[in-house]
Amino acid sequence: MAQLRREDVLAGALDLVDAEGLDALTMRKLAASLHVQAGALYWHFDCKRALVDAMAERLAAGVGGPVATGGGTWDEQLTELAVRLRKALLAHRDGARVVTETACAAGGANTLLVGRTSTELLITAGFPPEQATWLTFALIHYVLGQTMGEQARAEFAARGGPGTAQAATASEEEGNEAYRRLRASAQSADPDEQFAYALSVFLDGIKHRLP
Amino acid sequence: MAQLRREDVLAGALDLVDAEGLDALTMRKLAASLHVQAGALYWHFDCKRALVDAMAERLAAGVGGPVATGGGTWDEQLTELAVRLRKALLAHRDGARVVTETACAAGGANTLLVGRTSTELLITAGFPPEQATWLTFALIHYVLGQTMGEQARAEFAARGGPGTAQAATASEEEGNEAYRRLRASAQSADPDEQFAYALSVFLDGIKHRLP
DNA sequence: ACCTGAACACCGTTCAAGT
DNA sequence: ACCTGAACACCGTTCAAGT
Repeated sequence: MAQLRREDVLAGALDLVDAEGLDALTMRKLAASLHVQAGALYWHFDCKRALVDAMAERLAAGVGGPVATGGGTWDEQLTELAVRLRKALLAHRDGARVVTETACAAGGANTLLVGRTSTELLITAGFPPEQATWLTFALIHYVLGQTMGEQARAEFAARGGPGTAQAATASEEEGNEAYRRLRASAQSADPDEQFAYALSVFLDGIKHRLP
Repeated sequence: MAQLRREDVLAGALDLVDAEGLDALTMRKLAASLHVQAGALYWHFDCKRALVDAMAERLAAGVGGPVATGGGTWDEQLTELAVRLRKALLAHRDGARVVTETACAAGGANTLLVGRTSTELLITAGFPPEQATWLTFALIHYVLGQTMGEQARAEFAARGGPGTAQAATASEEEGNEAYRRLRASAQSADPDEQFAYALSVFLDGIKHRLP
């Protein structure tokens, strides 16, 4: 076995998360999968957090790149950007959680680039810089939240989590049960369709607000 | 010291999170703060996850309640609902994380009620049930994401996290640095204003999509 | 019914010492 | 430069035994 490169650690971490989920990502398990002792990983990464940050950067690679392939309008390009981000998050198990944990506070070059590209599109469209960044944040947070919820449901289904707190009073529970069914049926629909719909609604709002 | 009630454990957990953040919430620390052994907590809660679920339920209490206080229009009521949710999340440190970890997959009676109320408002407004639930999800995910980002930044500032992955090439870093400044200045503005703006834009989109 | 004491099977991280 | 071995200071969870 050749010497371990930082690159190999990153790839091993992604593989482990894909195979067992983010909660199973452990420095010790990762080390074992790379046939190395746990301490060895700290030569390549300062701490676990730095490793997860690097994973987020890897996931976001390319997403913020140029969008003007077909010379579409700015709102088509913004839609394309959101769809690319979502696709990137879905490419790996728990991908949205990986990016959210890191991007909300710090954010590396690739995750920053996504926000930057969106903001530039909105400024070009005519928004003041401040509003452009606000709408960018809203858009990215929506994509992250929606996709995280989707993946969380997948994890929940895969494992079968513990019960849901406790029961409420009978009357409340009755109405909520009806809503639960409605929600479940709505979610059995194509998640991509759901995402595309809400995204287009938000973009409609942005278009109508254009100064 | 009287006997420990489930209620006391919940209150102690909320206090601990407020004082030290969600990452510091540990069954052992919580037990110590209640002057009890760690194992004792498992009499009141099946596992840590169940405790956090109960915390989320507590945070969401009342948010989904009736909104028609002033007889406003449906979109005013929906705005009020979103504002109430946000306020509830901000009432406790890491509140958005607490609710997100639990609500994305399972969801207790109170968290369900928020979605139910929103969906009913949109159905009353004229949306088909399926679209009403989709827009509800989008709205809630936006509120959760935006607030979580805000609180994550607060945590980051309070502690000073580890560095941001690694440097990119000089040209990339230059443009991103400019964006980073823009973003920072936009975020130094009032978060409530930022939230209200993006929320009204999304609601504009919803109004224009009304069948 | 409610809690203690003590254990089990893990964690992330550090660091001398090896090669 | 890169890794091992072994430790340190923690975790969540379980469970006999006490009261």
